[in-house]
Amino acid sequence: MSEEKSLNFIEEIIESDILTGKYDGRVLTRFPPEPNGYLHIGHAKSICLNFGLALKYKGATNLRFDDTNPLTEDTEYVESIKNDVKWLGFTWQNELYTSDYFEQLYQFAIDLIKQNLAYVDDSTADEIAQHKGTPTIPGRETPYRNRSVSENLTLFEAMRNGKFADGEKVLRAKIDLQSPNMHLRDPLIYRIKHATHHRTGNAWCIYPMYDFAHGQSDAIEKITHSVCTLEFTTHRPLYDFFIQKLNLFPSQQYEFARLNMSYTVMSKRKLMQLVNDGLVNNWDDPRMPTISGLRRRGFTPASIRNFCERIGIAKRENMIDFSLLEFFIREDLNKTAWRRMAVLEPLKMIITNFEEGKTELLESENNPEVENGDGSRTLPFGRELWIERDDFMEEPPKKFFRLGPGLMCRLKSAYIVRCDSFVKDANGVVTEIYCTYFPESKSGSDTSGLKAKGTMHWISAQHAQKAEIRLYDRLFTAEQPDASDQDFKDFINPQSLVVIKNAYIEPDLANAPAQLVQHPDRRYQFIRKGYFCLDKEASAQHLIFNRTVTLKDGWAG
RNA sequence: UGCCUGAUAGUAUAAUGGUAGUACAACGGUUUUUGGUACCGUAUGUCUAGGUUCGAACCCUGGUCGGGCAACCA
Repeated sequence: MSEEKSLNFIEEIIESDILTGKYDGRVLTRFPPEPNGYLHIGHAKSICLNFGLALKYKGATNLRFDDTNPLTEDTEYVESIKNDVKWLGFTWQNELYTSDYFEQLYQFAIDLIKQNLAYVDDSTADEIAQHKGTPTIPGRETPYRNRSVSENLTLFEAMRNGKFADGEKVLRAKIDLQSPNMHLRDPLIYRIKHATHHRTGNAWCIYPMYDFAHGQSDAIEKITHSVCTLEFTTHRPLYDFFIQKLNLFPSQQYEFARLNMSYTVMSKRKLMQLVNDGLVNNWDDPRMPTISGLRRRGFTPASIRNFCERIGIAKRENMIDFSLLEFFIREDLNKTAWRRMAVLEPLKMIITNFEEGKTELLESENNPEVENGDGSRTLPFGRELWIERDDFMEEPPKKFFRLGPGLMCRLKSAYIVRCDSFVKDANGVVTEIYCTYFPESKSGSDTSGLKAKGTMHWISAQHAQKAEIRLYDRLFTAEQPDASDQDFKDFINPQSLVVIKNAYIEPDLANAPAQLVQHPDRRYQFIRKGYFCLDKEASAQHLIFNRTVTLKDGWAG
């Protein structure tokens, strides 16, 4: 019952605001993605923060699509984003679009012009950049800075009415070309783009810049706490300027450090390159750090939420170990996944003292972590089994707990066996091993007095089903693939996807597609091999399982 | 040479003037019909130099180092 709560710095601010009655104690946040790509785990951090804050302080969160650039945005992305947010378990109060505010933003611009705080500039992009100076060199005025209010009004209206070509003119805020903050050196606020917008179609040919839309959108919605990442810190004075000059609701922005994770990249631009260059199969390739990729890989919403909770919120640059995400998915799946057996690299075992043609049916629990095992399934056992090739060693080292000549091992939920001999082919590859089983060592009623150090998984050769198994691993071999001058794509892990076409799985797994219909969250632990889920491409005729994550391996041999 | 911002174990994150704690990772052990799980234990940390104070991770000053800022992107 300890009420020990440690707050992150944004929660501290909110609690203080609630205490002092700022915004009447109201908390309204927003999640503002641009629909120009798929959401990734970094966005999940922001989603969990924004929606989590609202949940914690009995407020609400708007989902607002920041769609001010018609060239890059698409409804495909809108749909995927909504799907991902829902899947993570969050509900927004309003689904909104910055494009809903285009008319209002246009009027804001006119307001600014009338206050002599904005002007139409005919300079080229190059000229404007030239005149802007550098962080250490002050900017200079362009020849158009002192146009009259009425001329600016006329020109801006002409811009809207399509009288000019792309790039011919822009609208700029008139602030301070000498400012040490580059964003205050007369930033562009409207540009001409004769382009079709995913929502407004051809209604507009001028579009507001992000910096002229974001702060005002927050204000229009009366967002109380506008949370974003660190790189926007220097934009804040600009947003505050517009809010003040336009006399809008004073939304306040707070910045936190974005998520970085080892062995992956976290920018939409780079992720898009991977997709476009065919280095992964799509945005939802299970190797991608996208929400849709993680979902297809088998991650659960809870595991991602717990991860986001644990990494915390702060302002310092960070690099989270990929292993932390793995920890949370293992923690979740350990409690829920059904145990099954699958042999990835098969080796034939023949139990010489087991009656030929006989099938014995054994019981095995679905999940030992759950009381009463979460039910059980039946396992057929016979004279010929498939075992994992690396569970046998011709010359095993001292601490090898599995099979080798003369060694004993338990077959999970079955019997203890002893390896008596083995045969090799012409290339020296072991093709079969011969074992003796001990009938009195049957699982659950063992009276043999024998003890086996290890336990192996196995599958009756006669009853084995086939499946394709896709083994996924980290996408990059470098901890920070985008940290050096070298192309990040050079660091792609060639082993990030290993496909096993003909793995053997236990017969019950043939029901996996049907089970998934009844239990959409069904996951499997292939004993000793890791956590797996049925891939979306799988069918009853062609089973495909994706490896979400391996089991932790304390042996590391 | 400007402005903004930050610095606590390997990685993150607490401690808000009073015993530097937690998680992951690492290592060791116990249990185990998964070399999984569970449980127990070990090691590793306040960037630096001063100052204020009975007492500083915390407050002040200087330094060092990191990140960001000059797209008609968001």
